[in-house]
Amino acid sequence: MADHKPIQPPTGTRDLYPVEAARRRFITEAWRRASINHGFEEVDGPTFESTELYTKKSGDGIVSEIFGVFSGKDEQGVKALGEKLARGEDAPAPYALRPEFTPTLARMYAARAASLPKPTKWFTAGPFFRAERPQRGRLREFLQWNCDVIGLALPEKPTPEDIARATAQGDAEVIACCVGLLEQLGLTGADYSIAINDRRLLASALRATGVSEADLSAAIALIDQETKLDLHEWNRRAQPLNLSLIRVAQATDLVQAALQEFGRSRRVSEDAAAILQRGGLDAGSLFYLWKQLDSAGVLDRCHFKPDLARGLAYYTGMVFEVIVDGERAVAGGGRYDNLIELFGGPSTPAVGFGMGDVVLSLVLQDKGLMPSDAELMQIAGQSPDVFVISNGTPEADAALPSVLADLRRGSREQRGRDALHARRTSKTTKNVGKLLQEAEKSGAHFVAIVESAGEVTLKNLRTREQDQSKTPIASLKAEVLKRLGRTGA
RNA sequence: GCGAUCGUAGCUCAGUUGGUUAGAGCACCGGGUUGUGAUCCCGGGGGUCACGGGUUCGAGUCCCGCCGAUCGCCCCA
Repeated sequence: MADHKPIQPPTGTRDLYPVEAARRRFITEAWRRASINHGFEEVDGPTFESTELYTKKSGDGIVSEIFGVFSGKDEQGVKALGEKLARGEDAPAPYALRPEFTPTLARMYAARAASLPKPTKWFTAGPFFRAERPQRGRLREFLQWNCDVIGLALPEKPTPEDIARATAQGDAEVIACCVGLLEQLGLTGADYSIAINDRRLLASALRATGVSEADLSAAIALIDQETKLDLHEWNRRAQPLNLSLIRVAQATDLVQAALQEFGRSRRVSEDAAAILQRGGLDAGSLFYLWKQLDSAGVLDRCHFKPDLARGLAYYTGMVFEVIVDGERAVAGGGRYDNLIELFGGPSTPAVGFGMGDVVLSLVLQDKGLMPSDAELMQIAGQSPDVFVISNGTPEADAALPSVLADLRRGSREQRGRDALHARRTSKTTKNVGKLLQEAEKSGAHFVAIVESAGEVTLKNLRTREQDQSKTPIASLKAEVLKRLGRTGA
């Protein structure tokens, strides 16, 4: 304490004390479970990569927020690297903390593409870094969960319909996985909705309403900014592109109506299909997707949002976002069919999404879905199985350490699954009431009161039932394992 | 990079128009009734009032700077 200035954690980072660490684990465990249940395999990569890996992709937004590994606490330094890179200057840092996973994923996939199954389904969850100004739902270090389906399972000579169906299936799989996570955490259709659009549809609607091929991407970017710019400024930019939201909306209204009809009746009338064809709209992929979402049982959580574009330039087809009232998007993703190739792999279609822990935590807290502290410690596996206390006699005091050691010991045959989480007090008091209180507070399932060199009394703290008879120390561990239901594991 | 609000104990906060050694509750630690958890009683550790200057006889309080936090803008992989 000689130093007057304590070293504070860097801006936008978090110190996680036990309950907070348990809260984070609750989320990462849910992510793992959801993605594993949906058939994704876990992968991971380095937390820093060659700066070049990110500059290659040319997305200005992300590059300007790259964290140089030596930026430290210096606010000017934090963004200096990203700004240099965005101006096209050389990177002063050869490595960058990863701001997203997709480039790593693409690199990893490309390196083994030939031997990987089609499709390959990978997920990852870990820390990512962006040199942003922290605010609600955004930090500089956060966890992100990514699920991606890379490649399509196709017959030897696929018809366009085969491709459309396989594509929609991949799209639906990632959305279903995302829904699976949300539902497992207790969120329902009353809490969130999945907004879906398709870049191909958007592009065809723009073409149909008079936007030239050259202006397409600018128009899509502008649509994404619709709610961010004031009307006047938006119109000023839209005019030269020949972009009219009203005309786009009129064009997509047909799709809207047809998808709604599908939602109600599970079929599309001939008329609707014909109208779409005549309108020159590329809406077919959405109908395949709707069908797949319906089969996956998640269609009622989804809605068509014709003006959803998402900021990223690299999306080529379906795009989606998980929307919760009053918060930023909980998750977002889409199809990026050109990206793997851009990173040096074979031409491979892919679709995926990312979900951050920061907004998700806020949503769970808002909705009262974050478990209590005690429950979190239990979920995180940090509640003791047994709390061992001495009855205060010298004989019991002497026996206690070996009782503890025995409970904690795990066997090779059981791969340690028979090891128990056993604790004792660090206090000096011999007051049994106080020690029981401490055991209770620790969340322990059982308490074992050492009575002598050979016997203990067992008490279940959850039911508050105490054994009438004593248990020999020699059979204590087996007895506890049995009562925990962990025999024969 | 820009704007707004805010920094008193681990947490939630009191602290009068500037006025003795800066307080409470909770939490934490110890003790009491000599083996069963609430409640209770007693005691304890903790804060150079974020940090640095300035004004003043005197600053937690007023002024400036700085750091940090929160919420927005920009941006969103």
